[in-house]
Amino acid sequence: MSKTQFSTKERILDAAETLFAQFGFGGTSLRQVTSQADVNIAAVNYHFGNKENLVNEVFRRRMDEMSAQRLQQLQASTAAEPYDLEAVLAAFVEPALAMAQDRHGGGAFIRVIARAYAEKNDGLRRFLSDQYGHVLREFAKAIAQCVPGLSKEELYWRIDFLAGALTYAMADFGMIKRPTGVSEAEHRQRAAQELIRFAAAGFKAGKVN
Amino acid sequence: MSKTQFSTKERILDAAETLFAQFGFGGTSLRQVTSQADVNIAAVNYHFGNKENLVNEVFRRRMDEMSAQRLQQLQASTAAEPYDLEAVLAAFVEPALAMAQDRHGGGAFIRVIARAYAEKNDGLRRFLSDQYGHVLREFAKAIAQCVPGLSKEELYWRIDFLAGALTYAMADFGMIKRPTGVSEAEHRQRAAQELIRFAAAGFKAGKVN
DNA sequence: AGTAAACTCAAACAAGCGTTTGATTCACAC
DNA sequence: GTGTGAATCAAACGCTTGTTTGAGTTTACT
Repeated sequence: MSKTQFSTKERILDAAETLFAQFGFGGTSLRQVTSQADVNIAAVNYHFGNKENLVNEVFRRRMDEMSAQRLQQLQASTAAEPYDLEAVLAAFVEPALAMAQDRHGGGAFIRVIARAYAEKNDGLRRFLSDQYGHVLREFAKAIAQCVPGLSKEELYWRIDFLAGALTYAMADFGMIKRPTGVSEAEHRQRAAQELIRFAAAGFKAGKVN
Repeated sequence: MSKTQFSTKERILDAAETLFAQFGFGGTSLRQVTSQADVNIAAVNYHFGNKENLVNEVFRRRMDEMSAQRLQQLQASTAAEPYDLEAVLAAFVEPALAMAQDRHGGGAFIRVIARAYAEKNDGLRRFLSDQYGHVLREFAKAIAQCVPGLSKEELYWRIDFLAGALTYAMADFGMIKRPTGVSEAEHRQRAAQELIRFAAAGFKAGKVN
């Protein structure tokens, strides 16, 4: 059975990811996690030390990959065609999209991110900022090159708007309901396209007086 | 003291709103609430029945007011100057901003909304959709008039992006840290201005091919 | 085979949770 | 004053939480 295919550690991470996405970090008990993972409850503290550490590891496992993909796609796009804002935005949005689609795991992860923002888990926010802040800074630089004349504050505000809209859309929080007959993959693909267009226009908007 | 100025019920609602914003619904215990409200713990069940009911009441109290303000500002702006997209967006954004600023209460509430979306509290989401969905539909109509030629799907996606960015920005989730020397009011005011500009440009973006 | 380390397990720990109880205080009509 | 219902209170209810324990099992290496 699956119990033999994956290690205890992996099974805990998978179960935790799914449950965190569904019920949040505080709302998910370790007993739920270990029960779904078919694992003894003490295994969590053996493998991860404590719950907070488990949360961080759930993040690290996917976030490292997503950040790497974002940076790689960013480099590729700026190398091929510099000053192409939509390509830069695509490098930010599409890896999140791909992760959201990935049936072999990360499907739930994008919703876990949304939760991380909502739960004012300061430890987690510091962890994210420390570990992945440089990715955002890289994108800020790239966007600044595409849209010169934008003040630093404006730039950062707009990146926040982009991140907010992305999280919201990918986590399926909004009023839009996927129409029947449209697969979830197509739905999200459409969201990414629309968001890139929307945000590109937003970034190019003239300065506030 | 304040204990004599406001009723037990009001003190509970105020404390709950603040704490829910800070720690989430599940993350806030009734003992935290009653302690901050300087009230006996049994008062919650006496006045609200149970915790879930308290959550709903926290919402209803502010949301009714914010929705009314949005619709009123929308009507006023379309009457004065039809087809002005930025005015329509302002009618959507500014009441949320005003609520976020209101030191006499709602300051925390906007963060509570963000949490409601993140916590997959289905009961709460249904409540929000049932009670306040018509507000969004009203805005969808108004925006559609300002930006003709936008398909219904595009329109709805972009409204989702706007809502996501607004929630995110107002809840202070992003990378932007308020600079020292800038008051929270100025900070949020700036956010609203920036968002309206950003979103207005986004809504006007050409169709995706 | 034997040993040491890595791992799993049932059981228990103190602490905190939402909720309830039953007595007590308060405000106000008669 | 006296009685009545609303409001408040300290205390306890049963339950779940994250974490720990110590004994047991499995695994890997000489």
